Amino acid sequence: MDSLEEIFRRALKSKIFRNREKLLPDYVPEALPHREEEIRKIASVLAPSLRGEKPSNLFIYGLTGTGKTAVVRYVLSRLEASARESGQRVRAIYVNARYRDTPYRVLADIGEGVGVSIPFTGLSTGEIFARIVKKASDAGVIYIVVLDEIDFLVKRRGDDVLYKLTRINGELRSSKVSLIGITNSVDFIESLDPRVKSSLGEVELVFPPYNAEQLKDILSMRAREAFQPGALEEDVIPLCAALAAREHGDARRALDLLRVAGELAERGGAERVRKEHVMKAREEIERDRVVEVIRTLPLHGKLVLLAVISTTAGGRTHTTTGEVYDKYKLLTRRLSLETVTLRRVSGILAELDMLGVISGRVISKGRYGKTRVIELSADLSALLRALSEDITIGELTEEVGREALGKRDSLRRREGEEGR
DNA sequence: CCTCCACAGGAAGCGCAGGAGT
DNA sequence: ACTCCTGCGCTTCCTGTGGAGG
Repeated sequence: MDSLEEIFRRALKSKIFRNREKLLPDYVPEALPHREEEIRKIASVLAPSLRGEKPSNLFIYGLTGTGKTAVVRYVLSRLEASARESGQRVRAIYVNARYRDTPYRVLADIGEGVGVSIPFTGLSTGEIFARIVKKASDAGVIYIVVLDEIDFLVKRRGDDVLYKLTRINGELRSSKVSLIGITNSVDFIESLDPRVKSSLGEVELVFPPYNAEQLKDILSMRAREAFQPGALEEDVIPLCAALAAREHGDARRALDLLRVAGELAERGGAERVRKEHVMKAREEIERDRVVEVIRTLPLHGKLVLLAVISTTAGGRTHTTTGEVYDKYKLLTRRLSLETVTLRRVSGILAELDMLGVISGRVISKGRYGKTRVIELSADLSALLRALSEDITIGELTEEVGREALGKRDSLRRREGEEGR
């Protein structure tokens, strides 16, 4: 019987993908190659929860894309399954502090995991805390709270909440809470209040970066599930692995590359994924990132960025804070806007640096002061395109862009002529 | 060796918008 | 209608500092 479903399925059948979702960052695979040891270690730390004992707090450190989150989620889902079987009440609560970077939102998420509904905003953190304690106290559950990218929370709000959380067990009756902190910032642990540090770091675990060989294994394994057999040319996986290995062995980056390369191949109607698709994917990922970062920038952030572009136009590759500020003032005057202070611009530049749009390092020029030397670290045309999306500064961007690109091109031409 | 530049970057606080509770 | 809370973009005021020039 040829049902409609059959027709649709044939129409939907991709030559490239079998199951694209297996390459998405939040997919937790059922095997995590080269992380067997970490898995066993975490499992053994958490195992006491199955007997109703509170597991030690755990602190995990490792660069982005080293599998921290995946490993923790994997172990927790196995743990919860095993607890269900044995009738022990174990509940995992996962919070990512990068996106929930205020004590309020972190507590709100924990509250939700515990089963209290908490409004989007409006309560004091103390109030939420009290509600959580009230709800959880007699539930007789072992809660395992994962605070992923915990540094984002502490960097911006201090370790107050953490301190409270590490002491929550004193206020609970039959329930227990143990914490798993995850971070990719090395100096984070040192910045903590010693009391928090010793409590959170009862057990510590370091995830080393993957090397190119290991990345290849990971990619191959995922590719088997995600792609049609033979859809990848031989050199695709090694290339993705090599590119990602260059970026501190970031497996997430490697998987993104592979997925986007596949999407490009499919969109382009190619039979197989080739090297060129990977290279194009790399550009596209970078461009998307830049556009996204810039879209969410406040107006003066965009203007400061424009000033950086303008002052690095032409043969100059770098500029300084003072120069940028002067240029920024000129630009705001053109638009008859108020200017922000130098302090704020300095802060904006630091943010842009963190976002990877510019890169700067603080140097001292002795008698001539100390400043941040800045250069653009994202692609110029991608930046300009993203900035011109903003209505207020669109025209100005085009003007600066013409200037910057024009100078760059004429410089290239001149170099070309001299070369002859 | 000391000075002093040109900023870095911490701390406190302000006005506003958005949302909740009462 | 009113109060209270938070996040945000920002200001004000501040202390800190690497090293060229005196």
